[in-house]
Amino acid sequence: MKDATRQGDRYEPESIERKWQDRWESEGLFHAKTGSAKPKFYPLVEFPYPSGDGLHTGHVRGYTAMDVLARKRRMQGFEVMYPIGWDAFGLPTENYALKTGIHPAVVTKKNTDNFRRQMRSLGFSFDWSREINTTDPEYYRFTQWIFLQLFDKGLAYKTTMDINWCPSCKIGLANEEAQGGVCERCGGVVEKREKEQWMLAITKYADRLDADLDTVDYLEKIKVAQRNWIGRSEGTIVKFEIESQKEQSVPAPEDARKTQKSDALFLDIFTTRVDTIFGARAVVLAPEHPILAVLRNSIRNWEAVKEYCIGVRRKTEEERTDLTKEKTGVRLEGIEAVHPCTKERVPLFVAEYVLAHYGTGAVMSVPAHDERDNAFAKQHGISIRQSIAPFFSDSSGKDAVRSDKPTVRRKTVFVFLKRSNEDRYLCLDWKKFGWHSGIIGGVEEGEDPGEAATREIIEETGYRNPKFVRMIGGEVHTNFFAAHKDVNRYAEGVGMLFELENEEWEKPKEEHSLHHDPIWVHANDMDSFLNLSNFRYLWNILCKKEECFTGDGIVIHSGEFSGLSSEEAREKITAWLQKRGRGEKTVRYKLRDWVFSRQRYWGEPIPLIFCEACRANAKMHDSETPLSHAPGASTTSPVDRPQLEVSKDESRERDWANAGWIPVPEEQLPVTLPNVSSYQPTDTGESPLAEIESWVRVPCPVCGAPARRETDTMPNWAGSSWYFLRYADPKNRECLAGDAALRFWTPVDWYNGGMEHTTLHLLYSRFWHKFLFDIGVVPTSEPYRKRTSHGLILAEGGVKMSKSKGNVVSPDDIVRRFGADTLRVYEMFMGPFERNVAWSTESIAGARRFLEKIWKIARKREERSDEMDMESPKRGGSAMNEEKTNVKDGKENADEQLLPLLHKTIRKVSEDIEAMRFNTAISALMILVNEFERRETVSRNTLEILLRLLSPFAPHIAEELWERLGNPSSIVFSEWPSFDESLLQEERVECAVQVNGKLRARLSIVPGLSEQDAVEKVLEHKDVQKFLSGKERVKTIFVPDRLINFVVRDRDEALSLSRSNEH
RNA sequence: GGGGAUAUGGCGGAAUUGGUAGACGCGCUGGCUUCAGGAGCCAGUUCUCGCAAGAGAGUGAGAGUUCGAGUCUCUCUAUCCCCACCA
Repeated sequence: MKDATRQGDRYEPESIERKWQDRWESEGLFHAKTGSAKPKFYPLVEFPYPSGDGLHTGHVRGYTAMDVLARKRRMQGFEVMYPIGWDAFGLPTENYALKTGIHPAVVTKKNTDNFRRQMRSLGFSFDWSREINTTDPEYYRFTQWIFLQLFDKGLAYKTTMDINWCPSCKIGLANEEAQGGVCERCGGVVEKREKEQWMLAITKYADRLDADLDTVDYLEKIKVAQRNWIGRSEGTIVKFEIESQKEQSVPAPEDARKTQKSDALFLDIFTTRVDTIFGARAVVLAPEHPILAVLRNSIRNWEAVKEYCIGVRRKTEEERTDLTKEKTGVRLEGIEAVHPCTKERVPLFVAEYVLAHYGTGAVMSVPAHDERDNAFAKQHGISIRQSIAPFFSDSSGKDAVRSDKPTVRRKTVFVFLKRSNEDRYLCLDWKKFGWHSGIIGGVEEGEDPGEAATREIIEETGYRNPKFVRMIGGEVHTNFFAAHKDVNRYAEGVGMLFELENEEWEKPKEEHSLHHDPIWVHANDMDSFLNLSNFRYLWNILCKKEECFTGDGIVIHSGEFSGLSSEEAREKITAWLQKRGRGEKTVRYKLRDWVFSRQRYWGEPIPLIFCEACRANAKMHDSETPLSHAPGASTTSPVDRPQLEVSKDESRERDWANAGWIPVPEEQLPVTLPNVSSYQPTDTGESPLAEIESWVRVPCPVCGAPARRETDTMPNWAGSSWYFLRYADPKNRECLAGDAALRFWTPVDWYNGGMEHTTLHLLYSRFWHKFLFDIGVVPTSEPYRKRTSHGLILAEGGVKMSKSKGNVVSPDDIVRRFGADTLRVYEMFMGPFERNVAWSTESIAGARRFLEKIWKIARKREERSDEMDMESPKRGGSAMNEEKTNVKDGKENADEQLLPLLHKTIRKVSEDIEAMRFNTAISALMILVNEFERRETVSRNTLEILLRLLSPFAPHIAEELWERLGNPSSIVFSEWPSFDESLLQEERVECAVQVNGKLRARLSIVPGLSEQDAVEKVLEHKDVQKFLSGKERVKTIFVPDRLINFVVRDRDEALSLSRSNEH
């Protein structure tokens, strides 16, 4: 012990860590071999943006986690490629260049050097021979190449559009980057600005991006986020005929949409709830809807409508989406819409709450079943008609509908009876059935619901003078098995509120009060008292005064469709409409096309040239682009790849829009960034590249006429959409990666990154990958087999780390003070991997102490090694052989009592790493180490097992001690320990003893003890006896090796119970 | 408003999926060692009552199911994240 503190024997991470980092690198231990005979494992972390701030603790968390997996897989015999690179294009570097005039490439070099140094100091097992950089022309030539493929297939197109324009960044933003009308980069308010932009048609892939989520292993919440972003919804397009109020129908101008009736004008609306169509009381258009212009002559109040629309368009996005304000709108006078089912005339409105860009920009307004429509209807005097009844049916339990019994339909009233002077309601406690309800009654022949309710109240409860107050919501349906009548009851009910005029009361006849007791329940207790879902629903309506049921239910008041479920009705009504040419099933997505242009310098130039002459001849060469073969395509056969669906109309339209845009010939790629003197964006909003005439002016590759380069560059997302492919073959100059390398390494087996990238980056890279699959460049249709995400590391106190708050923790500092292994262990131990955790420098000490303990245990053993070596029977064998010694042999010299714990630890650590429960894996190692510490000695074999389990987390110290034990080869390729099921069993286990579920004693028993023996043993126990005396044992619950529970009751109680049972 | 989480000691967090709540770590308390210091060693540490043995309470709140609930069901509340008039 004293020796352990001797100079030179102390745990000094600094020197150990540097030693092993150098050795791993000089031996090239982590270089992955393409085509290896071993099974491959490709773990991936998001490559960082090399900012000037250096690596932060969040990077360390993700990189360590995947490093743990990579290292474990190597020990398990996999060929592992754990690559890293730099996503180095981006605004911060450009802004820095703007300020200082230093070329972004120079800044990038400086930053990546720093990042690389930091990563090395943490001992990540990256394959540095595969390092990539998105700003390297040898890399981005292929980014450009992929863009040209997209262009060639009609998936890149230029369009004039309102873009989100950030006046301070002077940059166009994708919708995704301008959420909430605020610039994602600088936080400034985003303006609308018309601009020509390159777009990528990601929406063409929306269906596959959604559907293929079923084929990958992503965390459920990531799938949900992706699905929400894509926003698929199945719905129906319904055609409403527009009619002038005077004439039969509005004569349609030539360009208006037409269907069967050649002279009628139809308006398409989109709905996901066609089952509510009989409740449609109006049709509402977005202010931008093009049909308004068509109808202007028929609209009597056109001036007012026009004014409204202009007013709306002037508003900012924020003002329009402010939910709290009232729902404005204007009625279109002089015209009406014809309900396609009922042929009723319903009013038309224009209102800003209808969004132009979603669905068809027009909706049917169903005030009874949609909250926005409901609010709108109330403000504009639209009537409300219920067409869906909430439906309640028990599917399990004793009230569940029974298919072997007949069903009786009945009109029913559900009544709440309020006391006049008190906030209490009369409820029924149905003793035998366990129901807690209000008053239920059937409506007899010839009765109206009010009469029925009054009669029921008097008969069932005895109160003589109930007074009707109001109805509660609309019709409510309930289906249940009524045991007391032995039939299924289908109740078509209405909710009603009554109040007592006075307390006059007469005892009801026994036949009426037999099944239930009346109770006055206070309003505050109603929620917990009522246990029938239909009454709970009605009570909620009564309290919150909701009028609008937006869920699925049973269709009512809907002609031939009445009685169907919402789901059935959606199908049947759509079919009905379709048959009559008045509607069709359709799928809509929220996802919109990707704005791909940036007016900046520090990005990949878009490799296109605009030729005026060629534009003039556009039709001559629209199908002959210079790209005839795909350099990345090689031998991959295009079998099974879905054809891109670009309709003829669309492609012609797009060709025209793209006319004159000539791709840079492939052999001229990459189009490199020229040197500029100023990185300032131009005032016209064009990229700084536009100022360099010598770069911009080029001859047209097709006709040789003077032409100009595209000066827009690509967004950040471009280079990161395919980088994982490049790792497979990073030096390839012919194509983005060779076919053999891609076939060996892809798809990525496990991709971990931040939650913030689970929508945009993940979606964009899946899109590109699917496209590359379609054109035969990559062998799989999904890039990542598995995706996980880690939580953020917050600053101490749980707030975000930020430079401005001065609470940023630098990994460099921590490594210097505690060592890389300590930082790695701490970050893995600090909390559940997927959750946000607050940093705590104070707590790091625990991780360091843990490693110190291991160090001391190993040093102590080393001092005694002579003795130990004597014990060892085979000294002659080489260390290599000894390393292979399996665990059972270790039993000879290992402390036998340690084996169950040792093997439990092996199992737990192995399983926890796979499930990313790194915190509990480390806790298991701590428990094992604490146990080692308590012992005089630990055998070499046992210690080696610990070191191997530890090595993924703390590779340097594990490697050092491993070497000191005499192992000549690295622990990196030692075998991952396996556990022996038979050794898991402890000699004695503790069994809990409970009396009526309360813990009364703990008993050490032999595992596998029978119930009888256990009970016998327990009954001898004094602590237990005193809780059993004077009681009768009713029941004994026995869970082998875990617990024994005596259920007892007082003798007296038992007596009285048995007496009462006699009656 | 919609979707997704989360809620356990002074703190970070465990809990074999319905079976001994608080593992492991931090912090704290007492002691030891040391010239000294501590990131060393030993012991203790959910709360209340009690000198103690012990007893009672206890996983955001309230109800329920169960022999038994942190875990299952219902109703709330709070916090966080994402989306947001998506028909």
